[in-house]
Amino acid sequence: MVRDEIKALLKQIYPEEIIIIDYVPPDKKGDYSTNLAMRIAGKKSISPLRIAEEISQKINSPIISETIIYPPGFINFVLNHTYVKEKFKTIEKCNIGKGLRVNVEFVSVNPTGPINIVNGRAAAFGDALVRLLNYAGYDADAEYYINDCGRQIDLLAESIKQRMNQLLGKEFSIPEDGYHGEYLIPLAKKFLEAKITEAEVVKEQAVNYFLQQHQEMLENFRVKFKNWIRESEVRNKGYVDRVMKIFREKGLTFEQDGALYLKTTAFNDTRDRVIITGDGRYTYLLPDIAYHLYKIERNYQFLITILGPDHLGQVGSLYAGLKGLDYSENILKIIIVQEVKLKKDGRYISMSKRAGTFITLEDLLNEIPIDVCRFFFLMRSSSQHLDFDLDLAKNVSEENPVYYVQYAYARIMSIIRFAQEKGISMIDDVDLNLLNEKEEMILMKYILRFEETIEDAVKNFEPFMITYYLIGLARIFHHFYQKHRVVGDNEELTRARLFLIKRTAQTLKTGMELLGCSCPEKM
RNA sequence: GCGCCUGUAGCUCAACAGGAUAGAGCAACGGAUUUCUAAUCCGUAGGUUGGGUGUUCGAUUCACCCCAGGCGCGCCA
Repeated sequence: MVRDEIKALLKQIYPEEIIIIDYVPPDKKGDYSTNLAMRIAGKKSISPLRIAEEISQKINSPIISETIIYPPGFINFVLNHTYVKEKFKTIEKCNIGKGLRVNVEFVSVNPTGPINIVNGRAAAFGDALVRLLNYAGYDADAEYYINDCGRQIDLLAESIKQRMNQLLGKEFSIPEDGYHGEYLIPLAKKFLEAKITEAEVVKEQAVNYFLQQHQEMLENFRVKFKNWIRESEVRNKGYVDRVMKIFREKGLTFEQDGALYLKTTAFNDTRDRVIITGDGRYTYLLPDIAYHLYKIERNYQFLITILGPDHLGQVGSLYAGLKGLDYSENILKIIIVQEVKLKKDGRYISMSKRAGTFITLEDLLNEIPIDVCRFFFLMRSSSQHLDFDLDLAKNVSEENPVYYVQYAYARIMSIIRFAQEKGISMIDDVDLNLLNEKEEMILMKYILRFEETIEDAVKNFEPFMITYYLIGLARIFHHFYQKHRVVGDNEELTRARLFLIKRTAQTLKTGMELLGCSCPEKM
């Protein structure tokens, strides 16, 4: 990649220094720049401009045609056009993953109700992250965890039972911390018809019912999971007991008020946590820690766990638990995907699952196309609270950037069709030296940045960087299109430009695929 | 009360390990099409980056203190 080559160039001259390469703002001359001179100047208290002068004289490389010094000490590099064209002809892929096995767990909605919008955001985010990691050379698997044990499942079964009573015209009362949503009524009806009443069977069937619903929903949303892991599986394989034993032997547990605590404060948690309740059942924590151990023992070298904002309290204790098992906290990255505030008719809609007032992912997808939905979700950093304006998303055909990107692709496809109708053969062996217009150079150089953007997005765990890149690429293409005609009288030039826009289209499409968005051939 | 996230143009958001005159889209106003898709392009206007102090050659970015909003702080998950 271009950026790496420039970095290597400077590293050769200054092996001790950390080299930072940035892009040059559009109004300045140059393509890449470094602040190296200012960094050195800061240490030695010499004028940065003088050091910049010194550095720029030491640089002698065929890839750079000019270096320019800007006050207070930036050194900008102008890429050699011949070099850009050579690079452009071959596709160079970012491979920072080197086959590292990564487990990305996300969504993991409890099988007690529908998938809501925050889960939907996490789904789009996690899925894009997995695609991104695999593109960048990692061996990443998407994993979904099914909490099919524990108290919430008991509450679910009880809530369904009460709904069955209701349907039978009997008295009923749903437990206060049970599930009050009306979505349980059709399920209760189903059970009545099938004459299912036994609690264990209700539990099992209800879990399967929601699980299947989630699987279908996620598939519709183009989110793929490789692994579906049940909590019961983790328990049955003895992981929970094993972790328990380790913690006991290491003296990390203590009893208090009849409950068993884990000393997570020994590993920087804010307080110690209950792992076994007074009535002898596990809280979520121990199975969760055991589950993470189970991931590691399935030979994953790095774990990414994506959680919703309501699970913030778990972060510290989960890291603490892994440290308690003598794993470095570097093996796990917990990403909190922040909440989605849904706006309709200018007002925010509040969502509560227990109360049964929430908008599901399904509701959302009934209103807006998947492409728009995914792009919208992925346009923000995961740490940002997301404002989702339904009215805007619905009538956005003109103001939604996803169409802007898709339109650029469709436009290119149209040109290619036009060229084919004219009988112009598409070949890859073109003479790029014919491309010397400013807009052509900008386009080529921007496309070369794609792999660098991938690298940045992966390192930051932030697919949103891709969305901005794609909007930028679409813009640059539209500019080019406005100024220059692709299919013209000069056949050689036409071929060269066709090659250029074909690469543009490929890049757009690859990027959109990473986000799970489509690129229609026509619009 | 403690912890986490957030505060940038009228609105939604960028600014890539502290960098250059803080950028886009939408909304507003004015323009561009005899030729490959006008879902496009060009231009105008819009800012004390919530407020303050500090560190620095340089702060939207880092530290501290306020102000405002959201979320989390359970023997629920």
